[in-house]
Amino acid sequence: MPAVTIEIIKECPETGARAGMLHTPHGSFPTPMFMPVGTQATVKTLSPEELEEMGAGIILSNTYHLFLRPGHELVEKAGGLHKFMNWKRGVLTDSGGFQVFSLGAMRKIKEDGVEFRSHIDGAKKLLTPEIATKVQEALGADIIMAFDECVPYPAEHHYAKTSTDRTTRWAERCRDAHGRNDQALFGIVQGGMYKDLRQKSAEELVELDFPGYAVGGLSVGEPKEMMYDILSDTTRFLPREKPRYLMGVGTPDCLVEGVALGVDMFDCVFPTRVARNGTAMTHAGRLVVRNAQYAEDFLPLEEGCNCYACRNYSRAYIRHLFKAEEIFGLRLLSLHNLYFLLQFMRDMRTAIMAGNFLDFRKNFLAGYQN
RNA sequence: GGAGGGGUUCCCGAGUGGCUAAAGGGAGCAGACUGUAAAUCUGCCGUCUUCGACUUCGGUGGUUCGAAUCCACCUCCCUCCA
Repeated sequence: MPAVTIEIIKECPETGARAGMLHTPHGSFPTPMFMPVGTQATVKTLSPEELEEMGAGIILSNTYHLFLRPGHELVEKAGGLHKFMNWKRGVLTDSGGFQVFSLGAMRKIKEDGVEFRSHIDGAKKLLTPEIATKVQEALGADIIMAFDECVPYPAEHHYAKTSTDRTTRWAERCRDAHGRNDQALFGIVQGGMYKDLRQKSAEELVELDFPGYAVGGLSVGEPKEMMYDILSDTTRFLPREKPRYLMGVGTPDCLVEGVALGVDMFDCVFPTRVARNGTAMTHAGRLVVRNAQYAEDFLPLEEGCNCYACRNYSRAYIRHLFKAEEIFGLRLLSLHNLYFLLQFMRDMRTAIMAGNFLDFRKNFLAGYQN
């Protein structure tokens, strides 16, 4: 029995949406689930208590960042990530694969692994599938990710194929290096925007028999329709009884489509980043609360929202905090945006359970801008 | 009363004859943000509908082909001496 399993409770008859329970060594949580991102062992501006209270069942952290600082040995010495950061629910660590993509010129990809230039001090660092796996074992997350390369967009078929084949070989090396049986190692499907590569990647990873599968390399600048198209041509090759995780998504419209295409887990920096930059997420779309039009608007960020920020503070006040560069503003918007997404996932789950997900999706998209 | 210094576009502040609608900062306004090198980044920021035109550097007048920049007077502010 793997350390992490999913129990599918109800499936949407019209779409691929599914409602379930995901079980980890640090508790179970309902799916579909949105995972707040806490790259450096903290979800920026928020406390673990606040995250737990808003219903986050699992959060994401990052191998690359913690490897550089404070170092995985230290986290291990502290008793693992959960203890180190005082978070009692699930943790998933990304492998550093995304940094292969996002650090651009500061890295060199070879068959063995990736040489990085530390973004902190410029020091040369090496991450291989084996190192990434061992670091993640030391960090001690419930779910750890295979070390991959996130194929950029656009990419030539040849590049995408070479990269994806290597990612698959790396996945096998991660699997072989992984020894802890109280954590689950997920494989990551790549393939760029090429369906043949997506299918090949998925099938080869399924062959390697991971306890869960992620879809990576999406939401990297391609049009949304393309993302949905590729996603649907990826999830259909993944086993029904295992958890599916769409990496780096996202915005409410993408989440609803992701769920419709059978995804159980998502993560994204969007809600927290955008919050720190003055934007609230609502059912109607983005609300840039720092804009002048809200100077004298004493309504909550979104009427009917039950989050701490909306229960107690107005748009005018939060705008004031942003203009005055008071950190409480960052917190209130982060709180709201994560609450909003978590609640949004709960609403989707309720709809799936009730058998009216299709209507839910239609109604939501009708009222949502951009 | 005497001596000196100074008034620049919302604010601070460069600028001492043409390359200046005027550096730089701040404020203001808007946009971006999808496995976080992000409390970040980008753009706008005298007026008009654009190429472009027009108005602006305390006020008035003058010198000059040309003035925020030079001269005269006026006005206001600051410092020091009585």
